[in-house]
Amino acid sequence: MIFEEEEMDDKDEYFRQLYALNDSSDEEEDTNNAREILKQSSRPPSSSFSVSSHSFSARRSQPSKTLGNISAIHRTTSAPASSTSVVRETPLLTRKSSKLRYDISTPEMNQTFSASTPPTLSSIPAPAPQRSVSTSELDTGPKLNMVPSAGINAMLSKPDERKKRKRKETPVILVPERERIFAGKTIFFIPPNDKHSVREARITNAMKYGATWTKKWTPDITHIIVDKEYKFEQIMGMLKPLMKTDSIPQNIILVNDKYTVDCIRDKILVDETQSRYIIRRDVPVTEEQEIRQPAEPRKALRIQRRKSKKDQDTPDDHTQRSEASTQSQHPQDQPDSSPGVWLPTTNAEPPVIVESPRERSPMLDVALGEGSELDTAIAEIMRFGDLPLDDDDDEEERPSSSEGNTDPDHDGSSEEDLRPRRRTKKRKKFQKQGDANSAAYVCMTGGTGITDETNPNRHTIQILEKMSKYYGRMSDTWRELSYRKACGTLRKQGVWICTFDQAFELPFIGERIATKIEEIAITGHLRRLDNAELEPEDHLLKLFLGIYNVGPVEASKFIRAGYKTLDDLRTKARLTKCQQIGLDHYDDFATRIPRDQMTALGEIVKAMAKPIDPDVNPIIGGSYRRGAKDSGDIDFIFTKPGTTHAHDLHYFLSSLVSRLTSTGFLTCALATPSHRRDDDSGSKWHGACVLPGNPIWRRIDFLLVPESEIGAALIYFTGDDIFNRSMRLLASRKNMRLNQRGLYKDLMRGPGRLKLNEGELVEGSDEKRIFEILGVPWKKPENRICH
DNA sequence: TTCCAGATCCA
DNA sequence: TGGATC
DNA sequence: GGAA
Ligand SMILES: O=c1ccn([C@H]2C[C@H](O)[C@@H](COP(=O)(O)OP(=O)(O)OP(=O)(O)O)O2)c(=O)[nH]1
Ligand SMILES: [Mg+2]
Repeated sequence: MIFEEEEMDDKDEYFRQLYALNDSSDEEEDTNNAREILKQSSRPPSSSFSVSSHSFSARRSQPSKTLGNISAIHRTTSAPASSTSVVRETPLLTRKSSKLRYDISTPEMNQTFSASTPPTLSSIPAPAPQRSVSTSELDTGPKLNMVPSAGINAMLSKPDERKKRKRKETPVILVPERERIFAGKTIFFIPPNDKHSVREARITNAMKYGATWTKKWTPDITHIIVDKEYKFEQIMGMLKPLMKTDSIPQNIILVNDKYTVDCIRDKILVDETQSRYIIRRDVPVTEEQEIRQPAEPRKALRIQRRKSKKDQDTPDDHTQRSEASTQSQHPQDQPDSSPGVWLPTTNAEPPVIVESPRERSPMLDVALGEGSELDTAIAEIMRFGDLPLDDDDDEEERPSSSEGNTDPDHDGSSEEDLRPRRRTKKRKKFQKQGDANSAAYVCMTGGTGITDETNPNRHTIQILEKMSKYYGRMSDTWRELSYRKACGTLRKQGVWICTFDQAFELPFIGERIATKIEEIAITGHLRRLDNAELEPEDHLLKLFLGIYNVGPVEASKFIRAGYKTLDDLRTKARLTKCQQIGLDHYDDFATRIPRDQMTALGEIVKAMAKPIDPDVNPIIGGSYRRGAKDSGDIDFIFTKPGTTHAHDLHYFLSSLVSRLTSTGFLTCALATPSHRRDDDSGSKWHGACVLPGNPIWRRIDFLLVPESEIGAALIYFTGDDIFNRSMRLLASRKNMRLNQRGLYKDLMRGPGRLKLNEGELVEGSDEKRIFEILGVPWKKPENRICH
């Protein structure tokens, strides 16, 4: 136990250092999916790049998102997200600390579209104070052997007569008591003076809302608010002498200046763990930087590696370029530009050693290959040393890994450390696979809806979910899927997964995600995500993707068109009918439906259905059937004994819809059954409805199901989607096919597993029998929550 | 290395 | 046919 | 990104 803690401390320290010097170097790779799509894109490159044409075994197309050009999204236009009318609330946060002493506060997921304060002026205090003597306490701190300019003394403004007077003239007037969100909070501002007019406003504002402002380092400090131009390293350099410890006590909230702005705007203490409040760590290349170290070897290495990889990627890049150029003749869309956004950061980022330089040096030595006297602790650190790098080198795809990359020994050795573990695991997961199936199918083990608060992995899950959604936004289908699956297995765990090995053993968690889980456990957040969500266009993507019927492709078009707000779309963009409705009810559709309202909606529909045809049986499916506390929409199945075709229920549907519409319950139709000749498939109705007395529009789905297909339909409409896909994949492994109408056998698949044969229907009407035939133990709907 | 569920509806 | 959605 |  003790040992564990020590180890954790090491890792903690390791991560701190890593953060300090590695920081934002994360680069984003082109998305997997995008590449796959591009590769298989049959469209010949418009601009003669013969390279890209070489043999790609024609793949079955995927949820194909032929995203125009990813690089366009990545390219930073540095257009600040302007304020929008949409502001999602940031809920009150509850802060708890784990036994690990790391903050694992777990705020609700939320998006915040906000106008960031645009104080353009930034005054970094002048290096030389007129008077070095200042407050006793500050003075007594251990001297930093850093350039004095970084010292806090330099910042303490000598009270200026005029200013003093001025401040007196404007005494702080407190807001009404119950609005004092900062009541009881003691805030230490950096720089610790109010010389700057913007900061002064910020400070007085905070005080209006109940804050206590301290210029000295006192034990009762609850918040440190840092001007945005200060980097983490600088701050640590300033604070260490004051704190007399190497790290900031975890009960102190360290955030940038956006924090107070948002708090005051939202009249609430916002979740301080959001990435927008994190103090940036890349160190600007300014003169005042101290002891420049020789280029940190690992870093240099990474850059090299990256370059080599990029070279290898060229085919892809070409493809991408040509793809891009087909869309728009912008020559500046060189594929290089996207990595280029990142590389300079890495390059420019000086390998500053902020935390006490003395302690750092051994590590440097080691990194340099000079076996200095390393104690085991450092050795331990080194063991993990390359992991995260390995982690963010990512850059999936094929070519690099295989052959002897130019990568020097360093990298090789580090991977050496990793490999044994991986082998172990692979064997493990492998070995069971003997005949049929393993834990590889979530449908076998089922999922749990430990709808936490109590789940020990709550925080980790939240972050991984964000990762998944981020990749979703990037149209990286498969990573999105992987992270979702990982969340599913994590959710089932009864214990706090905090180490690599622990995580690595679990299904759907591999090397990369295990590493990230450990990072989250230790540091409380993920650099990858912090950086990713910082991309300016990510906010816009998030915003536009929130519109019903707007997906990644449309959203990027909007962005490329230069739209910044929903109002831009309203006035300028060309939208489909559904999108228009989605836009008009952006907030409505984003609002979840509490279970009791679901029930109420259900009653209304059932009551209306009965007089039309008492034999029709309405069933609420979707997340409601899985027992969810709230749902994103309401899903109905209508079935009737004796029916064999969805068509048999059309009369019912049209009657139902027209009646519900005339009562005002249904407010619009978004998609209606298409009775395509010959095929009687047309079976679903999508629209919106309202609960009487409640203005919020709700999404509503109807599915017409003949009795003969009710089993399969129930499985389908009960979900969740991950569960469904798992079942279907399992079926396909058994040469069967599962869809919303039934389970089919003797399916033949051709090259690329193309469906040659419809297969023979085995079962469609009995939900449980379908499970049986597939060899899946029955799962109650509540246990089909796998995401 | 290859695959990752399978289908409906609309423009 | 591609895009979005279930 | 994970499994086979
Ligand atoms: O990609 C998908 C999406 C959904 N479904 C099935 C499972 C799901 O349960 C059902 C209803 O879809 P919906 O989008 O309503 O999901 P939900 O499970 O009901 O969740 P929510 O609470 O968001 O409505 O359709 C799939 O098979 N594949
Ligand atoms: Mg639903």
